[in-house]
Amino acid sequence: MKNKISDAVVNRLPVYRRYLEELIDEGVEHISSNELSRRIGFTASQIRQDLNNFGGFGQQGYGYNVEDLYREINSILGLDHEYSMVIVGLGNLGQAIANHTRYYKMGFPIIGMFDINPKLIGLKINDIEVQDSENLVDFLKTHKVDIGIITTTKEAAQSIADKMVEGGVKGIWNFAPLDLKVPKRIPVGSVHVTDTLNSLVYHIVHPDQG
Amino acid sequence: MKNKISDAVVNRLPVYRRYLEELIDEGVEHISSNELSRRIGFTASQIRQDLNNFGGFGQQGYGYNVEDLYREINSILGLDHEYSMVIVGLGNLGQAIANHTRYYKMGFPIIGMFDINPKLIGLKINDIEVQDSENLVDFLKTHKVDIGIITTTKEAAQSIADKMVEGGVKGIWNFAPLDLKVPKRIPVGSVHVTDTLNSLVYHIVHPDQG
DNA sequence: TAGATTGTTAATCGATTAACAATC
DNA sequence: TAGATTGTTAATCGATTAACAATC
Repeated sequence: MKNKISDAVVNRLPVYRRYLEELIDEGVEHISSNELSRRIGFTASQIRQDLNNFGGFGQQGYGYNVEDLYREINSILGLDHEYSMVIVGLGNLGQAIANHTRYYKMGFPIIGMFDINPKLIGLKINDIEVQDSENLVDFLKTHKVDIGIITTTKEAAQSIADKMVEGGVKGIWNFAPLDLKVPKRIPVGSVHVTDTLNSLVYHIVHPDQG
Repeated sequence: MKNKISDAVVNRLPVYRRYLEELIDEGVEHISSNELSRRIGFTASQIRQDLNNFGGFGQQGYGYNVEDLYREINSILGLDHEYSMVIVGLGNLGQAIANHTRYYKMGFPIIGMFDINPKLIGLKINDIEVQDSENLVDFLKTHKVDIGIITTTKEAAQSIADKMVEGGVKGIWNFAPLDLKVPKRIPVGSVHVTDTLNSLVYHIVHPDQG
């Protein structure tokens, strides 16, 4: 692999993954960068560049074998492992994620759930009982947890992130509307839902802007 | 305003907005691009460039007036208007969004809710009754709807998007894990939740990559 | 006024696209 | 083999950063 892969490339990998999954469903065996370009909307050149960051997965005159490439991309993305998760904040959004059984099937089991709301503590979601957030650090120290999910309020989020880091999570998946401050070694993936609504509205208000 | 604002800039506007909101809460009256840079993590140069796409909001020797700039950015983002929305798909995620009363307060009322699941049809969420998705086009033709929210399955999403376009929505806020095909005049803001988890895992698996 | 800080031009950096020799 | 298509280098484009004159 090249020394440093840019975020632009990394963020396209899940997109390739989605389209390849679709191609598998359609029973397509192999595909050229040109045909993939037509579907996915990136240039064929970019597709070849992106993939070649990780190795020569194609074959001249033939293109890319769909299943092989799908497997490669899964492996590059680290999706051939399992990642245990905990979720803190079981309001509407937290419960939606906690109920989303697809994550379990994808190899992302949620093994701990935490909230400060006494009405939620004790509630069982997907067989896991919601605990008091006070127990978070203890739980992290006695269980191997790879990813911490934050679906708390903006106000609570930073302190939960601190606890997750202290507890040794390897990454944080953040849904609270702020930018968390964590040590550089801990990657954070943030889903700024409201930001995307704001950008969408910008494009509605400024239609000339394309 | 400059002729064409790049998406990179547009996507930073909601970030400026969030930080300015924070500054207002803290009672900060004015701020230099340098100090804002320290907080937000963009370079001071980039901040000045970004803002100057839309006008000279600062004052030499003083910086930017926080409240004025906040108001300007809201106006640029089009957040000084109201946008009516409908939501299609009231599973876990759809219900989480529909229950999120903050959107109502922000000027984004959800005025129609639709699903195909008979168990959900008739359910009331925030005083709105979930209707059969069959009624979607009719509803759109008899109500002014600015934004369509799609929280259906991947399989249903494209056909719902088509109906929304036919019904005259001005933009689509998509949470289904696919790239919708719509006429170029209709902006789509997609929240690819699972893609962000995949990218996060990439960074966990490749820690040298920064 | 002197100091601070913007607005804006120029320089740099990085990402995307084009081109084509290599090769299946 | 001939045709197709990759892998990869070079060219272009656009975004970010640096620099500094303008100005409050």
